[in-house]
Amino acid sequence: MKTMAEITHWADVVADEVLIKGKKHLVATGITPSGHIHIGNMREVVTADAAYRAVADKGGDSEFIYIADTYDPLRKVYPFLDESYAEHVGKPLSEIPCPCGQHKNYAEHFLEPFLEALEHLGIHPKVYRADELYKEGVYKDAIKQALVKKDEIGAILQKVSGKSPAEDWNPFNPICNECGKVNTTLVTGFDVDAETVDYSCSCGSTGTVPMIGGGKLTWRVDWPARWKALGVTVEPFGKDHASRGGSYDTGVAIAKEIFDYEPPHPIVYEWIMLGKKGAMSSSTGVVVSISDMLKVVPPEVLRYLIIRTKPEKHIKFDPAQPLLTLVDEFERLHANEDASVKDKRVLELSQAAGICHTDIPFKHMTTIYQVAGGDFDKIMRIVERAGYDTEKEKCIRELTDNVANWLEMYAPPFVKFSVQDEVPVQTASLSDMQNVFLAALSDMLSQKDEMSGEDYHNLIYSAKEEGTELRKTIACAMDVDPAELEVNPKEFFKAIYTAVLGQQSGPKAGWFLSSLEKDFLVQRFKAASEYRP
RNA sequence: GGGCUCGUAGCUCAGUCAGGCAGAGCGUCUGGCUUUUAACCAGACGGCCUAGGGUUCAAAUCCCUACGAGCUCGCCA
Repeated sequence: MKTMAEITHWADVVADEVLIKGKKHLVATGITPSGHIHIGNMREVVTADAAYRAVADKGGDSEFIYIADTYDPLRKVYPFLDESYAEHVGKPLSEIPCPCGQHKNYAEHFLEPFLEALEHLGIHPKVYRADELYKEGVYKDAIKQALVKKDEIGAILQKVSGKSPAEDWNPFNPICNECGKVNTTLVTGFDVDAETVDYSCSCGSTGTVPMIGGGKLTWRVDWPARWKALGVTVEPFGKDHASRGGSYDTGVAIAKEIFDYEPPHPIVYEWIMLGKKGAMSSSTGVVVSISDMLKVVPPEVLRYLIIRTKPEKHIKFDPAQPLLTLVDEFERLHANEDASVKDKRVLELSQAAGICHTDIPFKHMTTIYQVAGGDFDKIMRIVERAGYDTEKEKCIRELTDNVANWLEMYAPPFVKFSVQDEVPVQTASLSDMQNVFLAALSDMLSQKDEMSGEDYHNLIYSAKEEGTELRKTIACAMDVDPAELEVNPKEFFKAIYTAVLGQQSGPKAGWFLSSLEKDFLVQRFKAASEYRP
């Protein structure tokens, strides 16, 4: 049996396989920005990024590109669109107005937040837009070949996919000069020398368009044409393209037989499944966008989730408690010098240039955030007092945002609390001993300098030890011989939580108290000990 | 119906390509940390590797069949 140390990470397996064929590699991914970019696409880019880096790490000449299919037509008026978009159905996404008016066009509206998310994830591919590629003539030769070899391509589609193309099928879809739609036209002729295509459109018009920027290849032909035009050698894609007779199969045949190009190495990946809880119930049809996911998960943890799992396996993602477990696991691994070779590799691939990393654990931040009531200046002060690195304020802010969103959207009740502005009414139920303890604690704190979490911890427990100041004070107030005093620290903790939070339990006490202002504690404990409803 | 992928501890999953003692993390339980919070440490519990057959000295691993889960198959990401 092999030990863990001998197991190779999947990205390195891909790199090994691919490097046998040659040293120079172009890893490509793509997606149509027709709506909010979905979670599955993130797996695609992270998978591609891992492959790209693995090839580079093994000495290959590696490049990474991302193609936005901005020239695809709008399929329908999606639920999130205004009715007025009905007139744009069928037009290329790059030629449709932006839904919010802030972007250059429809495609950019959805592309921009996605590219921003890529930055957060430390993924930096060279970005292409399909409409620009077509308009620049990158596809020109492929378009000519496809038009000339139309029947051959049709035969391949028939043979590989088992479906025969329609009578009037054509690999090229002209954009109608009149109505601007790309999926309503039929090719009626073409001129290779003039580089033009004639068409008729269902809107009633006929016309001629240039091969450059006048239309696009149909998807099954577009894909292999792109491989050749850009030199793609590695490409991850979802299961939807991987089935027999699917677009990868036809793409392979078309690449070889029509474009004389060796198809890219495929990396087929599975979808990310959502946990069953909360607002993310898939039965309600709620789709999780990448930006939604990045709202709650630190980017490196998200990478970790994807990279540690082989592409062909489902990923189950649950943003409630399991997210905390995932983050913990990542942070633990991060701190573990003795992690296995494979784990170290996973970790290495989970980190990336440009990714923000702070040494503040997610769990701690959930407490800090709540202690500070969400005030960022206060958070920074607490972070500094706790001895964390405060240099990377931007990273801390990102983590703060993640935690804030997580607390609001997914956190289980037991991690939530809030420091009460007034003495909580629950304080009325405290025992005499608890009140005495709080009063004594208040006095002692008022005489001390700033204390560390451990100092607080020790101080509270000192009530149990013979001869300590706290014990004497309590015994005196209770009118008992200090030697006879029986104390249960647990009751003291309850008193503290009740006085500050109005509940019986809370975060690790010593550390928690050190996060709060000492003067506030002095006053609060004093007031709580004297509180009468 | 055709195809692809998956099925291993209560949970999440390694291990399957290349057959060689059944693994990790989390959770649970027990104990410890002169002091139980949700921190830390140690230990324990926990498995017919979905089922059945085959190949083999040897199968979670390879082959066949069944069952279960997911995805995909109207030229459309």
